[in-house]
Amino acid sequence: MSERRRHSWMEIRDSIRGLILNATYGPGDKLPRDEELALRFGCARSTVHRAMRDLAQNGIVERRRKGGTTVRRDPVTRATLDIPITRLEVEQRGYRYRHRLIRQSVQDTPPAIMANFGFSEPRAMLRVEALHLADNRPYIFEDRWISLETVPEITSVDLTHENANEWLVRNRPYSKCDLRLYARTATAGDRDMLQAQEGEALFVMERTTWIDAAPITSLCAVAHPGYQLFTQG
Amino acid sequence: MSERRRHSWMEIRDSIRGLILNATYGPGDKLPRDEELALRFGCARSTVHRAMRDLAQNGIVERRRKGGTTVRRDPVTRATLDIPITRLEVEQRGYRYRHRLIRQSVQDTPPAIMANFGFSEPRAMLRVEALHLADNRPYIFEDRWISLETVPEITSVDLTHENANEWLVRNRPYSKCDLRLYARTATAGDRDMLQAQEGEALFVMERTTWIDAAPITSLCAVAHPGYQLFTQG
DNA sequence: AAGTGGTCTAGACCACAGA
DNA sequence: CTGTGGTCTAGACCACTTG
Repeated sequence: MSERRRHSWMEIRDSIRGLILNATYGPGDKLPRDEELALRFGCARSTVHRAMRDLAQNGIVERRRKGGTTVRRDPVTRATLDIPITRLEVEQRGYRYRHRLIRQSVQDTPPAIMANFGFSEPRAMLRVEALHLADNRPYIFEDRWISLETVPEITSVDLTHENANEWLVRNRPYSKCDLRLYARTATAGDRDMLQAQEGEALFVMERTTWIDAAPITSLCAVAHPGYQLFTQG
Repeated sequence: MSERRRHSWMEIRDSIRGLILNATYGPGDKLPRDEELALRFGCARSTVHRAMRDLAQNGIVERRRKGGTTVRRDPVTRATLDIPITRLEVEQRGYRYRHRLIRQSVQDTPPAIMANFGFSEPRAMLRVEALHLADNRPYIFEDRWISLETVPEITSVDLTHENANEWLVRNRPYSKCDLRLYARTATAGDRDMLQAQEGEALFVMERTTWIDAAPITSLCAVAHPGYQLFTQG
């Protein structure tokens, strides 16, 4: 007897989540130590740990050394967005991709970009304005700033052929990425660039990346009217 | 001698990423087996596994049993969005939160909602239209459909006091969440509901959740003009 | 059928943050 | 200082998937 079932970390996770859902442990409550739970569930501590890591990652609990594990007071809906390289996004929709370099120059960062990076002083960066096209129709316009200190090689890349988006993604990993999404009304400039009617609603994605503490790039990408951003199941 | 350093999974991860970045392994290439890498790095296989799991989670590599580990051909920018309970979002910005139930009724799902859930036939669901306010000014308007089969208790909740958003997040976990974000031009209806000027750009979030295969809720949330969605650290 | 990643265990030590 | 989560190891077995 004493048939010892083997517990999977997902079962353990669901059990713990069950305890939270049936209000055994409410928001802000402290859960038992991993070791204690391992004893109760009859599994190894590392299995409880695996389960807890998942719960923490999904915003259900918070863990701190010495502080233990607590049920989050403020539940969140957590979603992972995959933002592909624009060329692939266009091609996957069955369109022919093209890319046009609009402008490229070294300039001092304006306040908005300084704020994105957390600079207190302007710095010289490479500014690249480019348009992505799908079947020759504007798809996304991007206004990008690239750090010359972190990415010096960028000056020797021909950005008329290889676009900055792709070059950076393929050649520069990032360890931190800030994202900001909002809607903006189309201006006269958008009308020309994106073939948007003035006053139309445009979807804007601002993205800033670092490798460790070193700034890589900050960009503002404005999509064509009707653009949608999805999560992929 | 033969001082055996102890390798952390992050070091291993960075080493493997380094191999990918310096083009030792290019897009689509197959990496050595975990066991082989463990030997090379002089660590346990589980440490390599931990590193690989991180790389896979960040979209750098893809892993398949028997198929091994390959470098992703199409790198992505992966970002995690935390969408908090609206009340907390409002309160964190220092405003007073209020909530107004606009309408509540049982209706058959329209085609758009059927598509979100993947239904082929309409079903009767609870439709709840509600407005979230910050300092008495419209913040987010939500039009929500709730499954009566998966969440029968919802009919006995007084949604004038407790809002559906919060009740569901607190009482119904979800295992799958689809998200769609886009921009929309304000209509005459929005002008009244959100105090938006007609033609202004509005940010829209559509969210559909399931617990396992069972539908929970699908909603369309339209934010007040100027709303932004961020990633957090 | 066999190869490869995924998981589980038991135990040890580490590192961070409260008291 | 001490308690708690985080990591690492070595080894075993499982489960998926491809040939």
